[in-house]
Amino acid sequence: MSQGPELIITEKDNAARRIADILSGGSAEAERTRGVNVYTWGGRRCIGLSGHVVGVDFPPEYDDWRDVEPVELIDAPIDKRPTQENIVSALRLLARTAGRVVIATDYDREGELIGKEAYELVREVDDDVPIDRVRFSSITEREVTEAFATPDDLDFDLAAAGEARQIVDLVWGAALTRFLSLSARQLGDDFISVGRVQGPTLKLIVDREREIEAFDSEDYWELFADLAKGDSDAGDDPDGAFEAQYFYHDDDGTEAERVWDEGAASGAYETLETASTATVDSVRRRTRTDDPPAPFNTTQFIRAASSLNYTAQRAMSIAEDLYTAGYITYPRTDNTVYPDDLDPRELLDAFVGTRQFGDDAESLLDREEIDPTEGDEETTDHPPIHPTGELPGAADLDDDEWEVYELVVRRFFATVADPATWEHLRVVAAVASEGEDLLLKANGKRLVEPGYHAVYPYSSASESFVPDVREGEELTVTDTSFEAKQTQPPRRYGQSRLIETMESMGIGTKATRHNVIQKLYDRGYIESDPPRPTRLAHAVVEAAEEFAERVVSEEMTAQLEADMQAITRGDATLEDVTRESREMLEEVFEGLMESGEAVGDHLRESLKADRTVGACPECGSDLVIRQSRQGSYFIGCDAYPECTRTLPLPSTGKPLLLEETCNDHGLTQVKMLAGRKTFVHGCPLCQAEAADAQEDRVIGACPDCGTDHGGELAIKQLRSGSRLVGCTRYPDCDYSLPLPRRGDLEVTDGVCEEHDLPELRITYDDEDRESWALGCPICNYREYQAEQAGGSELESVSGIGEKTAEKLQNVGIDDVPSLKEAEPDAVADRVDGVGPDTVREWQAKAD
DNA sequence: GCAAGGTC
Repeated sequence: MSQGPELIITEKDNAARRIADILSGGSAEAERTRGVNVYTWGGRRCIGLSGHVVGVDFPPEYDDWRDVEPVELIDAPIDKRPTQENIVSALRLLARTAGRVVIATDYDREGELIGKEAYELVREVDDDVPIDRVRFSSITEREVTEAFATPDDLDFDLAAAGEARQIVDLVWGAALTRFLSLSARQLGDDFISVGRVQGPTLKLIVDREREIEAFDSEDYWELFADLAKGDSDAGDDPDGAFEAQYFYHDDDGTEAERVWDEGAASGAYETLETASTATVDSVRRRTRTDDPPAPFNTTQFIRAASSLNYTAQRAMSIAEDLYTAGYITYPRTDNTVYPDDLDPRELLDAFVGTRQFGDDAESLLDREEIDPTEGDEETTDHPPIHPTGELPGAADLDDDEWEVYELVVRRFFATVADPATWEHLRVVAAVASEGEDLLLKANGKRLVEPGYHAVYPYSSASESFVPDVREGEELTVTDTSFEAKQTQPPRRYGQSRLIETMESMGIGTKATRHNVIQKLYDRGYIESDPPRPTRLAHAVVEAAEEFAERVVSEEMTAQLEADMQAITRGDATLEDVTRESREMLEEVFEGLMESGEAVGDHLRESLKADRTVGACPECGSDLVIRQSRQGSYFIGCDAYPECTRTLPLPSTGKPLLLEETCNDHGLTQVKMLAGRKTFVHGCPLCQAEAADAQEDRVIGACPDCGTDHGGELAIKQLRSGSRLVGCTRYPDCDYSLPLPRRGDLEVTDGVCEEHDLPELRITYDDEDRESWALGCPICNYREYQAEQAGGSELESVSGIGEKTAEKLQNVGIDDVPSLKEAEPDAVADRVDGVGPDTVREWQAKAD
């Protein structure tokens, strides 16, 4: 019987720290073993893994894609290998001296598997140390103490269910991915992948695009009238004016607003236009309650953050940081029911007295009863996302982090707030006509009790005004309008809508869905935001639909889920499930191998179509986007070397082909993706022709070589679309200054005394945009560089992000010295959302 | 270098 210390293993470091803290009563100390935190106290040690620390893969002899037929992967052996060497070796080291081991990974299927992986690593070094499993729904004193008092055994069936998933996913994913990549001869970084989750996700996007492409729009008309109360001059009482819409009852008696026949529409409009009054036909008032939202799970959090313009990736990355810093709970959760041990009053109390949340917290605490909302999903691994009650100082977070933190806090507030009450008012008025009366309707709504809207400003609480009227009342028609419209195709999925749909289809998990979307971007399957599928994506989905329908269908996940449950219950084994799945894949390959060539051709054609800009003006072949050996992009003729026609592209960014084409040349418009510097380059041939037509405008002597070689500075328009002031002796002299890409450049009479160059001015064709003085190009460039440095200087103070730096600059604080000299109260008065304490914190940090 | 699932 071993006497060594007890070793507790958790899924992540954060959980290890908190559990050690609870079990040790705060006395645990962190030590480092092989670079991994180990929390130690009394006779116990606690180590956190990093999720899976071992992974499944084929043996190395299967690594070369060309040497192995993809079909051989179906029955290839599968190994488990450490993927996190340092954690694995720390675990082995600690296990050698342990007298007892307790697995305390997350309470879900994947957690059970991670626990079993730890179990096997321990068993490698000690085959008889007792190993227990503890399960708890949240890391709180009560739950954790109770779980450790009543230890259980690992559930090997549950873990096997997870292993079956690993094997099925690897075999299908790897075999099909290699097959498609080989058939299209795409073996580098641009391989062509498919899998159980990315497949159906991609099909979702492609199917929507097919609907859009097949959509035929229809014409229809809508009629509106402005109505006003009162017998007096209606125009004197704008408060009483409201808009009403014409409607009718169609054949089956349902209400309709769209008029599909132009003749009928203009007939009705003639009557409406000539009418001076309408009589109130009916008034209906209803009171509706608007319940506060459920607590945040990952998907709903991403959705709310996306309405604040965060991408799914960005929102999760910020949430991760807030979690690691201790301000919010674990951000990857399906749970929408707060655990019993969350005391809303206690959590609200934590916000009392704070500048941003104090008043709202107090007003929520003021009520007799606090009853949090609940969603439909209740799980055992993590609570819904909520603030921990540990508050960040204003300087601890940058602007984006603060905005997301506030969202999480206010969502918690909303879930414990009261419902809102709306009053809906529907008015129907009739305009007399020779035939049947014309009907007009207006729907008003008024927020009577703001309820949760008072603390949660993210969901719409906009009102629409319709005045109090009574039946039979005469209203004045003050204006009418007749609008020709067209039915619109369905909209593309946005990222958060895609994630919601994946969730409802049961594909992916809370921790992976946003990564799957990123993967589709990385593979060249989707572009832009909202994502639009490439031709390659269409081809991959088409190939899968024909030969491997399962891998683009949600059915595969549903079946796997059922199989995993059978394994968990003990009704099936891992071997049963994986054997059956392999057999199915064998069948898929029978069809696929016969048509491999055709599939490959189609994929290659689509890849080319994604890069094709249009017809070569020289020879009529395709102009395609290519990459030079240095990595820069250009457009070249596909008939190269017979045709050597090329067109340059801007040096910044990655080209994206837009849907619009150039009216003059029929070439596709190009957009350059470069993060915040993204811009539309337009038609590459127009750009090149414009540059050829524009002569260089000499403005003075070159400061580098003017004296020695007589070089001159000229304004140049490059064929790649950029504009600069550069030396006429280029390439012998490469002196150059950047100029803005947009606007017309005017050389003024003003002269810079320092550099003896004319001052420049930028004007725009667009009348709404004001022209501005760029000045001497050398001075301008110098200022630009100083500005870059200045901006980043304020941002070097922790807690000041780009937006805050901008606000501070607006009140004259443009560098660190001026920030330090500033009077905190004065700054707080003038800068929105900043308090004097915050300014003092910045000043302290700036020292 | 393939998947999907953990975590960072």
